[in-house]
Amino acid sequence: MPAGEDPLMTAAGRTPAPTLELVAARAGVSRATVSRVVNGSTSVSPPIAEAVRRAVQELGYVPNRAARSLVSQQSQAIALVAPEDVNRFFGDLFFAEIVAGIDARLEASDYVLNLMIANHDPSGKTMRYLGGGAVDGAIVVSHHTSDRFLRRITDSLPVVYGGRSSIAGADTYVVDVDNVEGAAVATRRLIETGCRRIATIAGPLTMQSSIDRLAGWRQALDEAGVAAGPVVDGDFTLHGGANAMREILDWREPVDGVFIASDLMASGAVPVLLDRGIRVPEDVRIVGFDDTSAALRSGVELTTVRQPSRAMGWHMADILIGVLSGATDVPHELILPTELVVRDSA
Amino acid sequence: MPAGEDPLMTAAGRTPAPTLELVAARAGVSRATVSRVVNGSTSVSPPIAEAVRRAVQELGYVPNRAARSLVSQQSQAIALVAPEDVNRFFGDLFFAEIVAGIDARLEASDYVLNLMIANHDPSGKTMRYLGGGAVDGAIVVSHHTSDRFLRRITDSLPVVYGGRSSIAGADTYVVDVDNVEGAAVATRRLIETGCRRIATIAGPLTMQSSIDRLAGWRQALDEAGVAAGPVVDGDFTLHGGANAMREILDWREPVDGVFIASDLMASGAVPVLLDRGIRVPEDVRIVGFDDTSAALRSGVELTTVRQPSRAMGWHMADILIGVLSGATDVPHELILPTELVVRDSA
DNA sequence: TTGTACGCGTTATCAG
DNA sequence: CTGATAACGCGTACAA
Repeated sequence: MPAGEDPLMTAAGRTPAPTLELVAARAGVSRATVSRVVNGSTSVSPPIAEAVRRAVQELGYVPNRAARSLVSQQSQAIALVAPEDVNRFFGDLFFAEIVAGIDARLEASDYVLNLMIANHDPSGKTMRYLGGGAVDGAIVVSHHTSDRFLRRITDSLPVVYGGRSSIAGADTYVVDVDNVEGAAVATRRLIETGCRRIATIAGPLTMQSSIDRLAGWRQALDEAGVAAGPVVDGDFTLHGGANAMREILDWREPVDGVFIASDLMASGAVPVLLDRGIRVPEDVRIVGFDDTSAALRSGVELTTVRQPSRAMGWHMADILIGVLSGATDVPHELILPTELVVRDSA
Repeated sequence: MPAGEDPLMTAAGRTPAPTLELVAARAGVSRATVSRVVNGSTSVSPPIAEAVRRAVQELGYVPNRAARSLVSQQSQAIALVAPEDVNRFFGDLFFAEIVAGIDARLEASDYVLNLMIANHDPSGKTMRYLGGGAVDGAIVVSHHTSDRFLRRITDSLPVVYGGRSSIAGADTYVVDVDNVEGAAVATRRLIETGCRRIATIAGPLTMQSSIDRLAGWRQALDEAGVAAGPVVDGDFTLHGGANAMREILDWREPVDGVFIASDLMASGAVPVLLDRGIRVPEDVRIVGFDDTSAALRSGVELTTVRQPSRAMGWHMADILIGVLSGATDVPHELILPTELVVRDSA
């Protein structure tokens, strides 16, 4: 029989995947033995093991995931759930770093990552996927206070949140930075460099991180006895940042400093300034947040609060894997440090 | 018994997922009947169906995916495979559009999307995932000629490629644009607007789209009898584009036009020009490719070749779903039109 | 219309 | 060290 032709070809022209049974037959052993070899059990005589391995190789056998998962009650997959619009998610490099970090941790494990960019009210389909045993756990990032469905996934799976959440549970974990302090540090920088009319472009206030950064800004202002300038929601998007900056410039009184709660928004806001002939940092000082590469692309290199996004992703995955492997001493909250990165904008 | 407390709680504090059996018991019917109701079979008497639905509701029953997939031989999931570095993938908004398009098509289906950002030589883990029945089909984007592993996934799954591939098969499909023609149109625009020393910043020549765009550039030049300027690889990245532009500027003779094979590279290249006091389009004209929002963020609004990325994603998913549902009249190649979008850079 | 019984491909517990 | 055999949870002929 010529290679590539198989009498058992399906209508679709694809040969059915070989099963344990088939490998066993070819190697002249039982299914159990094949299973042992495949799973690296030591109690198999070398010659037999070798024969099995050859059969596996020849047939291109790959264990059926559904069958394995049915009996083991594990899928060896975890989901990254982002209740965001696709373009939102991809538009902010912060998420790329998070994913890269998760990926890095997963590489050394047997888990595979399923990225689920869900809308805020995911269809039953998504929920059934998450609740139907397709994944062993989930990492949730960028969640909003209005995301009710998270309650349900938290009830059925171990979940690690990126950013504090109002949703708690026995198997709920959080990796975050101190957003209040980070924002305060940013704002103090503005104050120390001489700013006295300080505005802020905030993220959507349906997100805890936005709320915290706003609080930090206010706190630093209060500490220094500096009056709070305008607060505008920039929606954590490029355009939102640009619009917010226009709004601030149209304020009744000019500002001389702006704390912008994400570099992406800042990279939308800075060009607005430059276009109007306003110099950064001479006329208006800017401090961003995140330290993604967007900080370097706005026309002025941004002074910003560095968030260890990649490490955050790594830890989220690490914690989840720990929990899934039954570790009991996993901390429920991990707060990573931020750091002020001084560049040209403030 | 108080709600929320269940004697069957696992050590992890999580109640085991209810099974068909359990629902059946509660509704006082057989498993088969519950299955019928869950799967929307019509042959169930209304009162019984109602009782079952209530039991499902009360127990929060969700079908076990592994079991269902084991018997049906389908996972209702498809994979989007991108053999790219995570930051590469997220850095280019082109992919965001593709994903958005796929997502849009999937929304109206029962399929769920698994995003797999694989390295070029994915671990056995990834291959086992793809080959182990975890997904019913795959969409592959951004593949390089060196990606040997694709051969294997093409052998075991229906695959739709985004961009022409050297890998063919009975169940292999392609959605693409005419890159040669698109690039030629771009280059003709440069020629028509008076450029005579025309360079190009290409993508990695391990990708078919890069090769095609380069060919189109050359073709347009030949047609017009214009000598070809320097060709520099910009690697389809922002920094690559910037470096490539520097290299071009250091060429022995100055250029007056550059066709840049992606907007992302162009948005890295344009600032290099502006920084050196070179005006766009007065001194050097630029035409990009893709028409992602990067075209609007480079300092000059880019004239570019629009690629219907979102529609491409949509069609890739549509074709795959068609194949999976047994359709036999699915075209193996779908070429979507490009369009020159004239803005300020040329 | 409803229930019974079998099989999907694995892993794991037993005997041998 | 190896081979039967019993689950795992579900869909579905087939029988009632």
